[in-house]
Amino acid sequence: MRHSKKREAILDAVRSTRSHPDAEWVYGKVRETVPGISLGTVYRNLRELDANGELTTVETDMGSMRFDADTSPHAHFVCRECGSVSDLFGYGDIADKLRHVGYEVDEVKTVIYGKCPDCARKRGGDNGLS
Amino acid sequence: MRHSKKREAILDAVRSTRSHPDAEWVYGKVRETVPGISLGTVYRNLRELDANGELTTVETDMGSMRFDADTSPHAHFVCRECGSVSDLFGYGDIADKLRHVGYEVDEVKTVIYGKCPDCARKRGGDNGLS
DNA sequence: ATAATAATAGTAATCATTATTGTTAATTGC
DNA sequence: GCAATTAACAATAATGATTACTATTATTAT
Repeated sequence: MRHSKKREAILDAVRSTRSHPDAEWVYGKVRETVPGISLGTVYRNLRELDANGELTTVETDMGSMRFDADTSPHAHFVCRECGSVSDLFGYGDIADKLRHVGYEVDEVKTVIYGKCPDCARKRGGDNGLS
Repeated sequence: MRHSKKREAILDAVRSTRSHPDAEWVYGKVRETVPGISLGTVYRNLRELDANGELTTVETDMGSMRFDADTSPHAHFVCRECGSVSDLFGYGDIADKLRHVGYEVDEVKTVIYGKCPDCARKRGGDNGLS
């Protein structure tokens, strides 16, 4: 990965907020300083920055992918009313803790990524839908 | 929600497997018994069954949405090699447990849904990206 | 500086999912 | 039971987010 001013601006944009923005927001933010940047460039660099561990993604069932420059392990709270995504550190029986401070907790969804024992041994394989 | 044979067949299809299928898989499965069903019907009913709590969705960064007829609280393991999604019950420092039984754990992503304190009070609002 | 190639803008294409529309079928009231 | 009502449906178009393509530009190594 060679150096690029635009990629730097994109990472800076994600780092500038704790709102867990989507690609469109980042696009708008970066255009403030780099007016001519294209949306494709934003998407491509967000993908590459994620692949290089410079940022992380948050998948929700609320529409588009959100990005987070804080790569330390933590949970995210998604408000189904306003769509905001916020950080949750130190979770362990988190639902009750949240309720004590005014949240309404509907669902806790944990997704773990890695390789299943089968794939940890061999290469290739199907898509798990056989 | 009125009764419908097709919706029943769709829910049966999701219940018939623990593979956490996507909409396309469910479509193929249901066509075995209901050849004329349309893909839109599958999508609409999966959405409605989710809204009615008859099933739950699993969002990953691996492409399409997956469905799970088991609505009890549990985590999901996504294999980034083969795309399989599997259930993980009784997680509490789950990463280490998984490693002991042959998994490679890359990431644990927890997403919690509900209403933030602001929205738990008022109605409406923005999308959290202002 | 020049050659090699990653990065980019602009745009087209893709993929999953949702909306629309005319029709069919399940429920409701008589 | 039978018409009236309206959810559910098939077929298809549309959407929205994201990715791919192509010609051009910028970065880096020699």
